[in-house]
Amino acid sequence: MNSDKLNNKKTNTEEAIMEASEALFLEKGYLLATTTEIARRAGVTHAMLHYYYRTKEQIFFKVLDKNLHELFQSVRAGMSSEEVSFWENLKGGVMLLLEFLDQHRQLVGLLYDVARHSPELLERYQESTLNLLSGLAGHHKVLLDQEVRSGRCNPITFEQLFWDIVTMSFSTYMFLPLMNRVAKMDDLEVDRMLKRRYDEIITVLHYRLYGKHESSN
Amino acid sequence: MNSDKLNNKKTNTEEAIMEASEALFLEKGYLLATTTEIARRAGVTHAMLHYYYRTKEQIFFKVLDKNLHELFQSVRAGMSSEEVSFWENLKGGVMLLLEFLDQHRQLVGLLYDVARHSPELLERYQESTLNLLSGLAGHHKVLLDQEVRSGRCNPITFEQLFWDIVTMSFSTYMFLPLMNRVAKMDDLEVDRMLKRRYDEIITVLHYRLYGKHESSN
DNA sequence: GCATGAATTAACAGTATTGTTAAACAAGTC
DNA sequence: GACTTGTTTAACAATACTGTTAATTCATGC
Repeated sequence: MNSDKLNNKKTNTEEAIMEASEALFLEKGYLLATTTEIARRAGVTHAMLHYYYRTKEQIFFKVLDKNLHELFQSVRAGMSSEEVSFWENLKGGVMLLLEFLDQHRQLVGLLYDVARHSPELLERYQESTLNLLSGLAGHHKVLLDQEVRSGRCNPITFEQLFWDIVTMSFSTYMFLPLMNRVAKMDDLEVDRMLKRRYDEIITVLHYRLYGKHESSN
Repeated sequence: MNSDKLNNKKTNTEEAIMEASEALFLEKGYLLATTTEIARRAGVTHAMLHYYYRTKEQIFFKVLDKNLHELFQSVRAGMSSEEVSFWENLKGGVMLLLEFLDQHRQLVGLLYDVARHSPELLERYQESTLNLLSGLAGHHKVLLDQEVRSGRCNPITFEQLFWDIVTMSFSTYMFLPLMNRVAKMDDLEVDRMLKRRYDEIITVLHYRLYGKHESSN
């Protein structure tokens, strides 16, 4: 059995590498993040990175596995089967998504980078992603169609509602770096901006579906 | 005066480099596009690239200058002062933007890459961008506020309407590579999808402002 | 033809990248 | 104290990238 000291030493280096990797991948994407800089930030020689994780790709998968697992959990949690109205159900899901994105502000940017520049790295998630999406569709599509056919909400397809949500939610967080760097907003201003977008996204969706503000029931 | 042959030769190489550069920058962004590959695609040695354009940065500026100039033109054209309703005015601007993006499907991705990974390259456009945006705000903000105060449309700030438009429009084209590669849609399916998104974005905006479908005047 | 000047090539410098490896080190076990 | 095991370092290989430069080609004007 390993001694505490040995164990701690190993754990420290290994975890330092993992934390630096996650931070750098989230910042720079896959291709632009270098093992050299990861090692520099973790305070170890770059050979250690290969000793513990073999290749850059392996460590990237560890980072992405963790983050995507959390995202998937969050999306699944949004498919509650509580006995509430369609809107309450949908709103709950969107709010969970927005709260997840708020806690993982750099993740969408990373996913975009990878999908754009190294799509082969996402193949290992394709099956589970398709499963999740078809689960999502199965859960909400029927309910939406009922809501539309019964005349309780305006006509819209599941596909378009899905993209309304995705484009508004995801791209808000993709544009975050621009808020900081280009528009030179400080963190507090960014937070306030995000809160306003959060409310507006919900508001837009309710107007789209029901033609009026949520509060004016 | 240069002979035709000399002129042609020069023009051919120079233009071949420029075309290959634009294509590769649009595909890979600034940092991941290499002068080596630009030269390879243009069918010339990579020294020629430096001979005609000195540095990678210089050629990138040439590409971006051209594209941003076109974008700015398009946005300015969207600020028509025709004597039409606020909605017709706004809708015209959004349609022009969407049509521009449709003709420059990779530009948003490039801008995102640069803003994220090489923001210093955008400094030279900061002043003109701010001018454009303040012109845009000056043009529409007052009209929107009138529309809201008069009760002709639902309450909304210019800022939120702006972001509703930007996030839905831009990110639709940012997600295009995913449609092709991840969702494995062919070009025809992508075109049909874009058309549906085009209509839906206009529809969403009209619901957001007026609480009903555009056609149900 | 030949001199001129632009266009082109091939080779090089300098730097950075990922990954490997042999040797050194540390610490506990027998 | 010698042995074993896991950890760390420094040096190296192989490749790629940006940019420069000296030498060469080439069309053209004289």
